[in-house]
Amino acid sequence: MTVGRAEPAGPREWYDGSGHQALTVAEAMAVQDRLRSRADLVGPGPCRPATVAGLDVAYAEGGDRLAAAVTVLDAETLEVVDRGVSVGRPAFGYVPGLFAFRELPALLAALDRLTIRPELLICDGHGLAHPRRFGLACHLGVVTGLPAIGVGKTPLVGTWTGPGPRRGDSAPLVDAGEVVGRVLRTRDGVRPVFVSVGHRMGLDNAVDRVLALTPRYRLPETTRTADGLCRATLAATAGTG
DNA sequence: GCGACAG
DNA sequence: ATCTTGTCGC
Repeated sequence: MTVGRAEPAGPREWYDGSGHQALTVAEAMAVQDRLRSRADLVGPGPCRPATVAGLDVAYAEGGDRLAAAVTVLDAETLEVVDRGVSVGRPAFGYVPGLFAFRELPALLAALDRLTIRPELLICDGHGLAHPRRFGLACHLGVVTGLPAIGVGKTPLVGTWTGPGPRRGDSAPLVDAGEVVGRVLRTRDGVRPVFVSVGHRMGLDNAVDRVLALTPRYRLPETTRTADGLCRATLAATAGTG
């Protein structure tokens, strides 16, 4: 049963990312409100991590099957030094603001496949820049205990002005009067990305880490390699599961 | 009340 | 997220 904008009050047979317990939308929101206090939004976090992990999920056409991937890169050379994947089903309907409940189980399974423990997680989605200040990056960080950064391709909450047109230019992302992230230009003349803190990280450091991961493309190398891996995994497992 | 809404 | 048709550029 798929639930999206067209069916916001949807069925109750969803389940949570930590166990296998059915959760309603209201209950999932309550989980976020409860876990929020456990996120470290100050850091400052590692300024010179040895390894950085990217996480991403790809969906089959019907949206009934997914593949999650984690790639671990040498932070210096940006070479992939470890990988982990998992295939399965979305654990929750698509509800903006409740993303973690959809992708977290598969991402955690992929993380379990790693042979090394990365020093930083780069998540495909927001962290603090979330309606209840607890996006996927915060959830992943709190659950794993690892420093985490959220890098979104489009905004979920907040407003901003600018940023300038050059790589490195940025502007505060403000929601309800508070700075929840930064709109960052990672390439000259290319639309910006939305950086926010997930866990055990400060915003300034998060921006620096993202710039270090975007020497050539708009999106971090971590995200790009994880995207390639989950897509390849989805294709390789087509007709399975 | 209505629209908007990470992936 | 995924699909879709074409276009521009290295």
